[in-house]
Amino acid sequence: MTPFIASDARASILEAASAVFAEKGVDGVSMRHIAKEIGVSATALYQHYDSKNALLAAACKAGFAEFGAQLEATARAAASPLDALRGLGGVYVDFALSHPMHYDVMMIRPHQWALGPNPEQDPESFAGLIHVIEACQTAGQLRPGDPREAAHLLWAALHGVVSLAIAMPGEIRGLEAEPVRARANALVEAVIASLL
Amino acid sequence: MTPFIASDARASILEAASAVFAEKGVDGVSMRHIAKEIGVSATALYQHYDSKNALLAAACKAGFAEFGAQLEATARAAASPLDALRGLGGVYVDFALSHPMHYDVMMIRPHQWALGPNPEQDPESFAGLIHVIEACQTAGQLRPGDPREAAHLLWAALHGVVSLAIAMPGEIRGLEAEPVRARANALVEAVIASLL
DNA sequence: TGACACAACTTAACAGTGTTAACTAGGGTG
DNA sequence: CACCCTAGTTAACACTGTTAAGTTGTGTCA
Repeated sequence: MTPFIASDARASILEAASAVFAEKGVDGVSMRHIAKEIGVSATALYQHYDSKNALLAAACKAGFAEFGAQLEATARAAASPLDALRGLGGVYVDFALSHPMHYDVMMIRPHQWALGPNPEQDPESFAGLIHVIEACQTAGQLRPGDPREAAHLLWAALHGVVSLAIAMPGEIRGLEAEPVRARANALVEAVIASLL
Repeated sequence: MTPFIASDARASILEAASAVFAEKGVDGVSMRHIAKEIGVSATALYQHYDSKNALLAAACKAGFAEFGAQLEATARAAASPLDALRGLGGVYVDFALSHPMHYDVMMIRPHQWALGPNPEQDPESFAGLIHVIEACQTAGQLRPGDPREAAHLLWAALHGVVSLAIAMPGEIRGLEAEPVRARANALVEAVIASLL
């Protein structure tokens, strides 16, 4: 039987899945829905992905790849390590606001689908962040100390701002880019100041 | 027919629901499961709660009530407004770590169940935080400025630390109270310093 | 006391979910 | 040609939230 799914089956399934859940949210993704989008029966997807979890894990992985590339490019383009650090914050916020659903799966509730601690999902992004911090320290732009701890503080600050913006209801919420970015900046500067 | 559910039906259902999902996580809560816990058919629950969402919303509300009470008590007992602010941070972390599942429903993904922006879930906790910040400002312990913005920064910082601890898989995660509290402290102090 | 209403609860059912099992069509290779 | 493998199919299972209709006990009022 000629395959209905295009040459690279896994990729086109993943694409359809991403499209569906970027539109309807993570909870709106059902195997049958994705399958219908491609024009195929639901069980066909299991030929290419072991489970819905595996499919979402793949979406995470792809998201992290794009995210990591953006981070790396920004870090590389920065004039100084400290500027790189600030740049990473900006990229973080931009990515989260422009891919809120991916951010949801990747960062807000990954445990719902991960089969347990998954090193592939401990993004190299984190390692990259640590590198930049170490560079700041050796350049004397940040005081010496455990870079992992500093990275955690920065990540937590950014994650807090962004995930409140994405996940919270009511007046507290706000998905408009500008104020979120401003808050993230303020927090990052506060953390940097505490690490000078 | 004599009611199987105790005198205060709503309360005992809520209690059973909280017990189930404190143990199995939010995603492990099913109406049938809760009902079996009480010894009743699943549809009986609908006599007392319109939907599963309504039930979880009630759990949120109860959680916020307890949370708010703890916050208020701590604020009241503090020697100075700034100490109160630090105390709130401690209570926030303690609550989240000792009720991670409630924190999940209340803070990490409330939108999954909220019927839309729900003023009842914009906790007075937030208003309380703003009050404390205003007190700091009028006492000269914090520089003047929009207290809402300051509150948002503090909240985001705490939420970031705590939700990473609760939700993230892998080595980054850590639910042991001590390092989480240390990180939260560090972040709170950094934010306070930026608002001095 | 009898009739009625109401509350609490029941079972049966619907539409939807992820997932498995068994089956079918078609192409590539021995 | 026989074979197997790949990609797809339908049917089914066990679950989910939720609705509809029926049952049963209790309290109230004439």
